[in-house]
Amino acid sequence: MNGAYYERMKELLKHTSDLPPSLLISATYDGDSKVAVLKFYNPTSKTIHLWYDNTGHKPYCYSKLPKEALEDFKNRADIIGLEIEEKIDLLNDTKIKVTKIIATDPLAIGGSPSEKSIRNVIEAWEADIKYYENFLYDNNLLVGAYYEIRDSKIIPVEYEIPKFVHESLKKTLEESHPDFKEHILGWAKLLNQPLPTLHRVALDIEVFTEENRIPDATEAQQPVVAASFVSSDELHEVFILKRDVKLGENTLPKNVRIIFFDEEKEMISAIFERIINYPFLITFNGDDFDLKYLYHRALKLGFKKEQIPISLGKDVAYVRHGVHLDLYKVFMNKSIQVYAFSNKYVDHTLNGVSEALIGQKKLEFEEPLATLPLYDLAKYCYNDAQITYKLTSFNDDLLMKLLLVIARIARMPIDDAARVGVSNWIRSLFYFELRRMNALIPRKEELEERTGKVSESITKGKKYKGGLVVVPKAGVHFNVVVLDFASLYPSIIKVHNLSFETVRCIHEDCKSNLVPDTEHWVCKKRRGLASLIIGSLRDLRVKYYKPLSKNPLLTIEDRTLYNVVSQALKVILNASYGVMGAEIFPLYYLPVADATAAIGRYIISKTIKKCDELGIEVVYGDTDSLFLKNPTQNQIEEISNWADRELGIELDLDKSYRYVAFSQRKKNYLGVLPDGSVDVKGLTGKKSHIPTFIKDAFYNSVNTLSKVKSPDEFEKAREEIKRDLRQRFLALKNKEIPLKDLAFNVMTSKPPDKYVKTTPQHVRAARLLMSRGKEVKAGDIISFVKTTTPPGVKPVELAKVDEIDVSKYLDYLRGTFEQLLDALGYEFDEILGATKLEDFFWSS
DNA sequence: ATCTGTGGCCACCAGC
DNA sequence: GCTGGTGGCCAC
Repeated sequence: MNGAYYERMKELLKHTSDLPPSLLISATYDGDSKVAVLKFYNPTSKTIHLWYDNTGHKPYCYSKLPKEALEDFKNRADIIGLEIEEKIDLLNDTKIKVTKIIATDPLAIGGSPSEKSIRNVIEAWEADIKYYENFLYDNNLLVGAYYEIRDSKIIPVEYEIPKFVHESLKKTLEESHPDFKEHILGWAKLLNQPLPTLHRVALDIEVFTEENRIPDATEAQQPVVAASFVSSDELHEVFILKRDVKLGENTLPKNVRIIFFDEEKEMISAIFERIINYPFLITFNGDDFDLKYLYHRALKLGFKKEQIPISLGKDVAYVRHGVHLDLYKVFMNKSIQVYAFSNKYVDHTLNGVSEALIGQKKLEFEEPLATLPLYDLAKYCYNDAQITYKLTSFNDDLLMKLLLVIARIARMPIDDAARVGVSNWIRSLFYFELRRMNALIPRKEELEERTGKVSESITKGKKYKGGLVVVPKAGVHFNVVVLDFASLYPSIIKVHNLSFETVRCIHEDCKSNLVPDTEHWVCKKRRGLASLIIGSLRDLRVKYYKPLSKNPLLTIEDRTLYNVVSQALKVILNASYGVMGAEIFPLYYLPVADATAAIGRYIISKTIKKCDELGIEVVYGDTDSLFLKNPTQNQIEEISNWADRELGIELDLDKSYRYVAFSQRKKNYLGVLPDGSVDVKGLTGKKSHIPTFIKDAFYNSVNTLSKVKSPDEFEKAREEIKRDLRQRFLALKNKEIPLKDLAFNVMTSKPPDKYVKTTPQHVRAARLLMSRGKEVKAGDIISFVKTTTPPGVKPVELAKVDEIDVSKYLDYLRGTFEQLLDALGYEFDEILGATKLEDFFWSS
């Protein structure tokens, strides 16, 4: 067994060189042997080629280093040389000489006492950049090319791009400002590369536990009792350790192979052998549990480190021969959750995510895992691996493709991209460009020094003023057209040249170029880097990828690629403004965020004014959108052309509503589209923490309202709503509603003991659960009902039907419906046909 | 344990 | 009972 393993590893470790970056999939640094490993994926052979960068030294770059610190460095054994290099200093608009330190240890700066005085650490491989450059500029436009590795040689594979796709890119380039052309072209060449299918296996293990407690992965005291594999080449396998429990009955599908093991050690060897057969390993929480456990358990059983294909980092588990992707971290990522999966899941557990995305749940058994019959355990374990795999494969491998594209845009290894948040993607992208242009990376203090006064926020506790929200004109409006500015903030950053080095720049004569409503000015002499990057990505998304993703002339595969690229760009563009105002972002610079929002407010106010002049009624608007009442086609065109011409930003038709109902509340409305579908925005009835009982009642009324086509049909709708509400009331009063439909589901944003200022209801319920021995972590969703017995709330599993506080639910229902009915001019109590709610409640 | 931003609504808490 | 503050969820 071990012989085969070593042979395989040796094969995998074969040196390859001169590989193009489109195949570069990951890079890791092995702390033990002090070598960097670049990993290249070959889609043809479905293997990963490892390229050991053991040249022995890495360059690092510091500047403005205090003399003493430099001396300190010189005396260190791992410093083998110093060179002087010229770099661009963007903030001061000059070039400066910096000292480049060449060290034998790539991590030489770690832990050094002078670390704080280091201005600029080039921690990424400069080689990386060269590869990308070659790739970017050696391609021609009409014929795309991607690379494959055959017999350790790189073979370019050419393929034809449809003429209209090429034309579309040409047009995008022509329409764009000259500053952006080179970047747009470069991005298109990178992002049009086909996406390889990632050959992968999903793994899930089960560990023996006395009670259903989560075993400690570092201690690894209990045996691994099961492991399952599901892969992209149809491997369906379960390993089971024979134990003294019932066998049970095999109800697994026929294609699932079950293998029994007598010895745990033997089983773990077999697990490792499976793992190294695949370039990509997929787990759900493998960083924190499965791989960590396997590693420590293997050591405990007497494996040598070299026999374990896993290496552990801080909060990360790597597989030596390939790439490990932990889906838990991917789905935890807020950007992915919101923009890629439009908030379809809220619960971050495997069960929560899979139920929402692929409609498959974890299996439930009455018995604890320890005594579960072996075949049932196999079934349980297999199901988890299957779900994990499906999360990567559903929708034509959407998730894998998305990660690949994000990795390409962020200039990051795919596994890193899968583990970090959007601010790190953008950091990596910015640093890459800075290095490529041989510029210094600005220091945090330098940016802070320059910040100056920013505008005051509306909300207490925020750092600067944000978007403008128009007070809606209350009531029902028929034929409402919604216009919105396409990618408003990225467009502003592009058009107004906003960047950390251009806002409040050092040139005297730029100080007259003021941003409205602020004290900031913008550089007139140079194009800012942020403006350049964000601007070119914006142009590509708006003019090229978004239209292509909908083009019926393209094949499904091509459209999928363009759609994924468009989605990924959306994520990055949306966040690129936000990170400028986020302290954790290394290029954090409030004036950019402040100026962006200020110009946004200026633009929307100007447009509203223009609408007034043109006699168009604006009934509502929020940040980048305007709701116009019954405008003519001509008026729409006129205002849109005006915006394009005067503001330099496209104002597009977003949608039109048959009618929109506004209460007097901002960010709260209901709009019915021509096809009868309904947009509900901000109303309490749609919020995720509301009990099903209230949500059902609410959506039923919404549905009724969606059938209304003209003003005189509202009367009928009203009667219907009235009838339905009365029925639901009776059911509530008679305690016919199941407890779980009455449960509020609220998330704890921090551990329960961290709530000190107040004790919210869900925390109160959580503490009741904890006193019963249940563990509650940050991010858990607490289900509780409102009761008449103190303290007024109870976790749903501890409550009884007759404890329910009916009047509290009534209040909530009233609150929810008031928002809806306000807009229509109904009274909630009037709907019930009683002068007062309580009258109705007690009399029927 | 994790991290793009502000504006806004709602229910509830805690102190007066 | 009133009121400012807190926390959660949503719009953009």
